[in-house]
Amino acid sequence: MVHDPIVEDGIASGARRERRDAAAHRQRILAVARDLFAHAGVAAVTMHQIARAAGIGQGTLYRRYANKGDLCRDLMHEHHERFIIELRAYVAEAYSAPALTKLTEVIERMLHFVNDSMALLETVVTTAILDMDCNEGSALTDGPPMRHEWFQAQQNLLEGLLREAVADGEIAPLDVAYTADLLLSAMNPLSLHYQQAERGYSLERIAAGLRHIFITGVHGPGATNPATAQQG
Amino acid sequence: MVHDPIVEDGIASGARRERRDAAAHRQRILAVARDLFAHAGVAAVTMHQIARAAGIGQGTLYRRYANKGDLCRDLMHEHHERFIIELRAYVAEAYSAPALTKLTEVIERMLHFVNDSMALLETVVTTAILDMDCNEGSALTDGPPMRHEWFQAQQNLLEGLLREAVADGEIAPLDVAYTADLLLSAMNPLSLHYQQAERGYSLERIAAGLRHIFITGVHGPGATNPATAQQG
DNA sequence: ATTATAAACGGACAGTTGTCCACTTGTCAA
DNA sequence: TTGACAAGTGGACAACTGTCCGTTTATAAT
Repeated sequence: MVHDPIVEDGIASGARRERRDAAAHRQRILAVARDLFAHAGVAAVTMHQIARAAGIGQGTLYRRYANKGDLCRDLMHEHHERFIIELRAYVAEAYSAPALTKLTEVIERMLHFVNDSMALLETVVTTAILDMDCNEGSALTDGPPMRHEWFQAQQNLLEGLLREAVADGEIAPLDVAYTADLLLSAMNPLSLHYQQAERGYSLERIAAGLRHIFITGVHGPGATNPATAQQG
Repeated sequence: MVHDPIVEDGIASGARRERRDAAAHRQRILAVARDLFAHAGVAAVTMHQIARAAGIGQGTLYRRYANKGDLCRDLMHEHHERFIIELRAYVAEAYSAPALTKLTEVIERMLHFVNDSMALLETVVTTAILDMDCNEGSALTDGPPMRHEWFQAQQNLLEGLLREAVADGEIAPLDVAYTADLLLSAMNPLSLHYQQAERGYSLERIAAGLRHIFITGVHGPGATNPATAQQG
């Protein structure tokens, strides 16, 4: 959605409402894209194919979606929204559990979420990367949040849990924001794909590895822990 | 280097030697590319431009370099090689220091290395990503090490230090291979760029964050550490 | 020298992405 | 109803990537 002025099939908010035929096109585009993707794989389908299959011009397609990643994002919109809501619900209902327990579960779920929608998410992330080095210099100047709301939501969730863990003394004080970023980059679709496809790690192994570093800690119970005391 | 059959301007190893004019072209290509990159930024320069500026055909350029990332890799070859050698030298000469101390230093240096050659490395990584989703299904079938030797060298270094740290009881036993991967993905040029440009983290902050997670551990000295003991 | 041959060459070409713009059409207000 | 106008439309276009293939040329063997 290159810039949706209307609120999800709702009423116009001052601006003109989305034209009915346009709304129909949007649905057709999504349906057609879903089909093509399922058939040939996300990476193999081109924007031109999608436009032609949907019976519209390329310009029309691009008017709605700036690129394939944008389209994929819309395709996953509901799915992702549901995921985040469930995640928040879990955290809320498990409020009495230790923060680290909740964090473990959240990481596990995020991992599976990414894994389940790998192909679409990879496309989303890839196009985001490609955009990045075009905007190069102007990154800081032209707008606050380039990071998409999706990741922001996940970031917030992780930050909240980390903060809670620190406040409750479950872990030592740390840079909550950066650590959340670190977690997200570890669960990045591209990293995950690479680790599974090229390095042969199972999802369980990855989950265990993350758990060990971010939850258990490198100094597990029983380690001698001479760290930071440097002896020449 | 799409597949260099000869040994770095040395003698032919059974196969024919690289033709002299070809060798000259290679130098010219590298020089021209370096210039153009310095002038306009790596991302903005096209392969066509490079070919034209070097006075050769596009086919000739592509014969030597499969893509821009490949070219960038060659451009950084010596630099990177020197870096790895220095790193190995450091580790060797500090052999009596605790493994975690060495790991800290190595991480710090890798971070700076990536940071110093960001633009080129980003291109290398980006093209690697793009290749990835073309080869899709055949990832596991067609060859053992898609990961480039560069990363393999870094991976080995990190694995060695982690193994040493475990053996010496500095940290609890862990999945050494995956943890090294995790570290590398945290120091990935793209992640690093994003974290600096979009999130505004300084390199020092990133280094500190990594140190805290991977060296100090989430349970720093003084943390109560009730972890893993879940109290529903 | 001559010749065979594989390497190297370079430009045309096909496939993609994303932009542009002249044209059409739905929507709202009068 | 009508008319104005913004939203929507679609296809041509430009730019880039990477491949293909007929031609040239350096090298080594004769």
